[in-house]
Amino acid sequence: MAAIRMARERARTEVTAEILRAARDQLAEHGAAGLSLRAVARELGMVSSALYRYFPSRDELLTALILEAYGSLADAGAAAQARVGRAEHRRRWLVTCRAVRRWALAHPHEYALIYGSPVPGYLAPKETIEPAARVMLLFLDVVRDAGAAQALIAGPAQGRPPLASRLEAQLRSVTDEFAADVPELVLAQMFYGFSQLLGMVSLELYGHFVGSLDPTEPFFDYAMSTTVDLIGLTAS
Amino acid sequence: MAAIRMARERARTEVTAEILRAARDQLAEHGAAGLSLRAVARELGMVSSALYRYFPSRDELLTALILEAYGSLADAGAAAQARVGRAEHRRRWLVTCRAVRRWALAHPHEYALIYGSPVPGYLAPKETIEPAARVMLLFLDVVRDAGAAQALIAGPAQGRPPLASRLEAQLRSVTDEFAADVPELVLAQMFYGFSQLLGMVSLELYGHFVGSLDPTEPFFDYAMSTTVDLIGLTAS
DNA sequence: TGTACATCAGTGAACGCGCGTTCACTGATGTAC
DNA sequence: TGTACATCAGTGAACGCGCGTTCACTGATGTAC
Repeated sequence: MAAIRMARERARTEVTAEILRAARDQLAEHGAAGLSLRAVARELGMVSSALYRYFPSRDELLTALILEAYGSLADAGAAAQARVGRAEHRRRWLVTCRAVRRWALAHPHEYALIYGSPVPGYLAPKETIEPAARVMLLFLDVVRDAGAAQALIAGPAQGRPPLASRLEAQLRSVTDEFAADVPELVLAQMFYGFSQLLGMVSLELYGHFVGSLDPTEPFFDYAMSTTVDLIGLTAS
Repeated sequence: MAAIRMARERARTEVTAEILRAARDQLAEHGAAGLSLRAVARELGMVSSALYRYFPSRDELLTALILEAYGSLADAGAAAQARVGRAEHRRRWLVTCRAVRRWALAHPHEYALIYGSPVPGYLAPKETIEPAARVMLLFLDVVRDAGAAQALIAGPAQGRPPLASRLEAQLRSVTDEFAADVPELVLAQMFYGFSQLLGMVSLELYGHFVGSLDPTEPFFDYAMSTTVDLIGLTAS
């Protein structure tokens, strides 16, 4: 009985996976706003109402795609990091940035789904917070390891005035939860670099560098090394 | 005759302006994807087909809104700059950044229209390039003035390896066109800071700082002063 | 100044389209005795 | 092992909706003589 019941469940998870795959294809081709249950059903040779056996609404399907996108990006970043020695902090940060950029260029609509303007009429549920954090943790990991290994030389930002107390409190509550041993200043720099990365990737992706910093690799490399120097990441 | 003809023309430009105003309202409320000719016509008490006397298609209306948005942002930045002495380079950069952020928070959908993910099915025509450049020129102006006044101290980035030759060539072709006297390195830093700014604003606007850097002002201030130090902008 | 004509803004109906979601149904798969 | 019943995936028609765009039209405004 258990084995047979399993068969039905297996069918269910398989169809669910196929729906997600088709939805991902639709998303990749037409973007989030163009993603429709009917189109997904069509691609699968099903009738649109059949999808409601698997997803209670279009929004739930969108949520699933968002979770997938964060996961896919985080996986890409983690895979890139895995190819670099854990002690090579500087290179580790750089390959993570490059992986994010490469992923974004390869999956522009998925990138737009998670870091672009929100889909109209859709409100991201709380479940998306944790997978979103996974991406940021990639970068946090690097600076935490570097900090633990005393591989954060006093970067140029070190000589600057102390952090505003309000900012320091916010940062401390982040470190308390995720990275107890990272100094607040380093965390602030990490957020700074992360913002810079996403800004650069968005501008490139949406065509704002066409005609000036185009192709964008040289500027991207320059910007990343600037960030890495700012944070003060060194090799060992 | 001329005066009477003017009357008709004046009516035309007035209605055109009203359509744009209504479209802007729609955009502000429902976002670009939710902007529909019919809704605009409805708000004006017109019949939807009447709009075709003024805009040949929805895309043309969208283009007009995009041009307006760039203009509105550039105006906000310019107004902010006007309140600061031309020699106060550092403050001038900072108020420009703050103006961009404030404008974005006040006009999220217009910001999304120009710096967010592209509207599906819409391809920005060439006319949008020049007004987009106006925004970037706000920042270029600051560093150009600062450079001309020898107010760019050797920032921390100065000790770094020289720019890649490909990047330098790209930057030179930008300076050739817009700011002959800005060193390439400074221009690169300007692009870096601009990307950082937009990344930060996008992340804040789309909720990625909720629960960590929230409220975002303290981090914003920190990030901006970091950038300003990086570029090496000083007061005089 | 008055009349015939041209221009043009706005109307209203219609086109064909695609969408999300509901609902009563069929028929196969699984379950209990 | 066989039979009566329950579950559940998938169907197909229908709902009400809003969209962009076209088109023949009316009637007011402007123009030429």
